[in-house]
Order: sequence, then C-alpha cells, then structure tokens
Amino acid sequence: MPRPSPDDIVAFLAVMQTGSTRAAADVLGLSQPTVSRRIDALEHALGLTLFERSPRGFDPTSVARKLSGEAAQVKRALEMFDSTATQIRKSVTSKVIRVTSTVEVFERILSPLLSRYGETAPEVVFETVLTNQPLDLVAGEADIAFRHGNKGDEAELTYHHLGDVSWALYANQNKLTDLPTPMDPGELSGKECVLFEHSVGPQIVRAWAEGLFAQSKIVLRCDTLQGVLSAVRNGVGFAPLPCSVAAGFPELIKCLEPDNGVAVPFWLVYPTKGNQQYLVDFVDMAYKEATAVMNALEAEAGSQS
Amino acid sequence: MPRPSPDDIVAFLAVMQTGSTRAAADVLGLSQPTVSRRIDALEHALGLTLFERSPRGFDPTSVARKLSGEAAQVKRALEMFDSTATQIRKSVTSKVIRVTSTVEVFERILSPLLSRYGETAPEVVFETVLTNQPLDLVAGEADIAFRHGNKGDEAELTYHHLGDVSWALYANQNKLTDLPTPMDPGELSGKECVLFEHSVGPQIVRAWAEGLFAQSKIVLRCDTLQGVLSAVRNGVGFAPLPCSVAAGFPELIKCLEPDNGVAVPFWLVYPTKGNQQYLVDFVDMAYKEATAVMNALEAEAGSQS
DNA sequence: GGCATGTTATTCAATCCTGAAGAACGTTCA
DNA sequence: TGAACGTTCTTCAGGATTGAATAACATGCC
Repeated sequence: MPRPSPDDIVAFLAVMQTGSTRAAADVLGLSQPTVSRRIDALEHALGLTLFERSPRGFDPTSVARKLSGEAAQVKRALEMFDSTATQIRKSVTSKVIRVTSTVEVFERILSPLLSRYGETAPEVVFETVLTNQPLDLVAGEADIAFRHGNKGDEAELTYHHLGDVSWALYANQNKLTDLPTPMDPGELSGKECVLFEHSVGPQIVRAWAEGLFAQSKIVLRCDTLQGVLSAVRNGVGFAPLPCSVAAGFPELIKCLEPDNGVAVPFWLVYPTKGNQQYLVDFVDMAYKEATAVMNALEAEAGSQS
Repeated sequence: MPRPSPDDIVAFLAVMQTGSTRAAADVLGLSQPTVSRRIDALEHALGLTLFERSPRGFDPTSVARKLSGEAAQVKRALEMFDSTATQIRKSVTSKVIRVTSTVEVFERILSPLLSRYGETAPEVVFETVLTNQPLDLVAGEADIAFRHGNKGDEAELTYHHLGDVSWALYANQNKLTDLPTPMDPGELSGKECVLFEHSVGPQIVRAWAEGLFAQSKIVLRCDTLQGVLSAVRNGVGFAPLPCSVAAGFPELIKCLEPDNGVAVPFWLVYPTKGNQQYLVDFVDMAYKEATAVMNALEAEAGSQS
C-alpha cells in the first residue's frame, strides 16, 4: 500500500473545486494529462474511487466529498507555511516564548500567569498554539508545553509532574431525567452519547469511552473539548469530561467512573538544554503556579463526588 | 518567487527531526542526495537559510525552528488525510450532518439546537468542525456553516443573514487602573495589547486592531478567540472582542469603539441544491433559532454600552 | 600522527515524469 | 441526423529527477 503523495492531494483538491482535470490543470499550472495521472495515482494509493469520469468532467463521489475537508487542511497548512515564511523574511526577532496547551489549560493556568510574568520581564512576547495535539518541542515547534498523558522517555525533554486529571462520564441532570448515579454501564445502551473526534482527549479516555458507548447511539462527534462540554451542558447526551472542568457546572452530574479511576498525568514539558534565562525563569514560575492551581482544582472536584 | 513544493516541506521536517540528510533519507525512503537537493530547493524558494551545513550534519537555524511548527502542521494534515481515508475504506455511512462554526457560535447557538433537533430526527449524527477558518462548502467540507464577514457571491451557496456582530476594544477594569472610557486611540501607545494570530477573527477587525496597536506593546499573540478572551479577563492587556461575548463578563469594560462601528455580518450558509430533506429541516430550524439568539445577544450587549 | 567513522557534495547513467499533439468519446444544439 | 464543442485518454520525445558510487571533508579515538 503506497502512500499518497502530497502533490496528489493538492491536485485532488483542485479537481474537486474546478470539476475537471482540464480546469484544475490551468489553476495548478500543470498539463491536463499530469493532473489526470495524479488522480489515478491517488485513487490507486488509497484503494478508493474518488471521481466518476465523464465527458463533462470529473464528478466527485461521496468518498471524495468526505475527504475534501482533510485535503483542504493540507492546502491550508501549506499556505500557512508560506505565509509565516514571508513573515519571517521581513521581521525582526525579539524574545519570544511560544507556549502550547489545550484551551482549558490556557484559561485556568496559563492566562493568569502571563500578566504577572509580564511585570517582571516586560520585553517578552508570548505566542500561543492552543491545540489538543502534542507538538514536537525538540524540533522547536514550541518552547513550553502543558501535556496530558503518559510521560515520554526522550532525554532531550524535561518533564515536571503537575498533578493528575481524573475523568468521568457526565450528563445534564436537569435535561436528562431518571439518572441513577452511579449508573450501570449496561444502562447506556441506546442512550444518546457524544464522542470525540481525532485526537481530542487522552488516548486512554477515548478508549474507555468507545468501549462504554459500543451499544449507545452516537449523536454527535465533536472535534474540540469545549464542544463536548457545551453539548453535554445543553443536554445533548452523555460524554466523558475532566472532573475538574465539570465541577464548575452544577447542572452536570457524574454518572459513571472508570473502574479503577482514570487519572491522566499532567506535565509541564520543555527542552532540557539550550534555553535562554528568561525561559528558565518562566518555566520556574509556571511550575509553581500550575501545581497550586492543580491541587486546588482536583480538591474541589474531589469534594463534589 | 517559486513556491515550495509539499515534498520539500516534509523533507525539511524529516531533516529537522533527524538532524542530518542521511538519517532523513532513511526515514523518508529516499536517497541522501535527493534530500539534500530538496532542502536546497526549499531554501532557494523561500529565500531563507534553513540549516548550517557541517560534517556533523544539518544544524537548524532559528528560522528553521520557527518554521518547524508550520511544517509539522503540514505533516499532520497529510496523516489526517490518510487516516480518514482508511477509516472510510471500512465504514458504513449513515445520515450525517457536518456543521462548522467557531467555538463561540457552537456554545451559544448550535449546541442548544442539537438536543432539540435530535428529538425530531433521532437517526441523524452530527459532526463538528470548530475552526475560525472558512471551509469550502461547495467542495463538501461541511454541510452547513455559520460564517462571519462579507457575503460571498457564489451562486452555489445560499446565505441567510442572521444579524450583525459588533466588536470593540476591551480591558479588565479591575486589573488595569486609570481606564478612561472612551479613551483616545493615542493613549494606547506603549500599553500592553493582545493580538490575533493567523485567521482568528474577521479580516476587518484584525486590520482595525493592527492599526490601533501600531505604537503599542504586543504582549501576546493568540491563535484562538477563547485565548484572547481569557487573557483579557486576566488583565494581560487590551484586545478587541465581540461585544456580545464581552457582555457576559462584568469585569470587562469597553474602552474604544471603531469609528463608524464595526458590525460584522453573520450568516448561515449552505449549498443551494442537492440537499437531503433532513438537512433542509435542520437548516430551517437553525435559522429560526439563530436569529432569535442573535437578537437577544446583541440587545443585551447594546444595553450595556 | 593515522585511521575509522560519520557527514555533505559531486558525478553520471537510468529512470521517471512531464507536456504537446492528437485520438476517442459523449453531450449539446441546430 | 450531423457538426461543433468540451472533456478524458493515449502516445511519444524531451527533460527533469532520482539514486549508486565516489570524492571531499571534519571529527573523534587509539
């Protein structure tokens, strides 16, 4: 199974948008036979039929329509690369700290830190990359990461343990009636549930949820944790949430806990060496602050159960 | 200025992670000279020096480190494409509505809708793509979009006007003292400010903010609106926010409004034809609900100024 | 110093890919 | 029906890209 080439994917997208290999060729600055061959190669590589050939052009199949979103992401990522490259070409560099975390961590931990740190080191500019996916710190994608899950074993990275995040199954007790707590996993059969898409949430939680929801009715697949939270609060169905997050909303009730409790470790991660002093200072401050916040949050969440 | 080829970028990332063209070649399944040539091509295309060549390997420059994040996004997008392709290869299809909006819109408008719609059409599964970037509905990246900004003129898309979103400059009045309201734009000189990164927020708002902050001190560049909100609430500095969002937080005070007021139109968008009945039903319901919510939100925000 | 080991840079023939031209095909319109 | 049009597919020569082999170079170890 050969892997699809990136060029094939941008060709795919162009054909998708123009409707014919001829028009796509003009857009891409290639010849029509080349584009046609690219599509052939992609279909062969994927083992899927993407277009119905006709003398009127290439008609996208439903498979192609489903893939077009991902293809567009590829194109966007390529444009983003270009864009920041030109941005670099005419920019002066200063002291920048690029920090990555989830949105939730930024709201609860990082955001209060920034203004305080700014007072001690006013010349530093922060950049955020708020995503659920782990970035490669060794490659310099970010300077500091707040990361959920198991500790990696890279020698180049230093991990500081900030605490553990426990997850459980929640629902809105006002909108969904007859909620026995704790409920039996079997009772979830046929119930409305919300699942994660892609890499939202730690792997262990996703696995737990998928097992739990095997007989349930998936109403919504959500690509951000905020989306899941919002849906559960509005009574869309059941979904796993971090206890510390759910504790902030009294209408949410803990229905079910993982057998032995799922406590996902939470880390502050940064490259072991080669760091500027201002970064070391920030790591120091962030570590102290974050552990304090984590203790408070987990204590609060624990007292509710 | 020739554009960098996608293959060059994945080669760049591999060299970045392995530290040499030789090792990268093994990872990529290519030969060492090829990888070396790819890097040359990329550097030439970008007009930037990415590596210091030495007999110990390729040493990334600071420019390369800044670009590695974007390069990784490209690789992730490619993997995502692969992943959903294999997922499609062994999946059954059902009635799916893929909806895209910002996180804020999902929380306020969409999320309450889902549970209600689920009662009338229980067989439908929803999927969310919660992003700030506009997806291509014609290409099928999503079925329905909530979109901020100017109406497009594509014949294939139907736009329903849901209302207008007004933006203004906000700050935390408890943490930042001496806030004259309304303040003079000149008073922003040297003050701490928060900017958007990439395509967060409508273009017109970004342009307004960048002009306003020309003399200010940029403390933070944020890649999500939630991040900006969270930072402003914690007193990091000034930033533009939608009035309807800021109205929910009493500690935020409106410091400055755009000259003639920036009211960004807000649309419900969907492909004009070829839609299933269950989608038409949902669009209908969503339109009614959304206009009602929008009216309420803007009225509330307006009464506060 | 001398040698082994790792790297990048160079060379050149074989290969793959590209694009121009034209064939084949279905659609549309008179 | 027949001709014009737009599309995809086929062919083939020219050109670009690739990789094996090799040179050139720095480093570390004995």
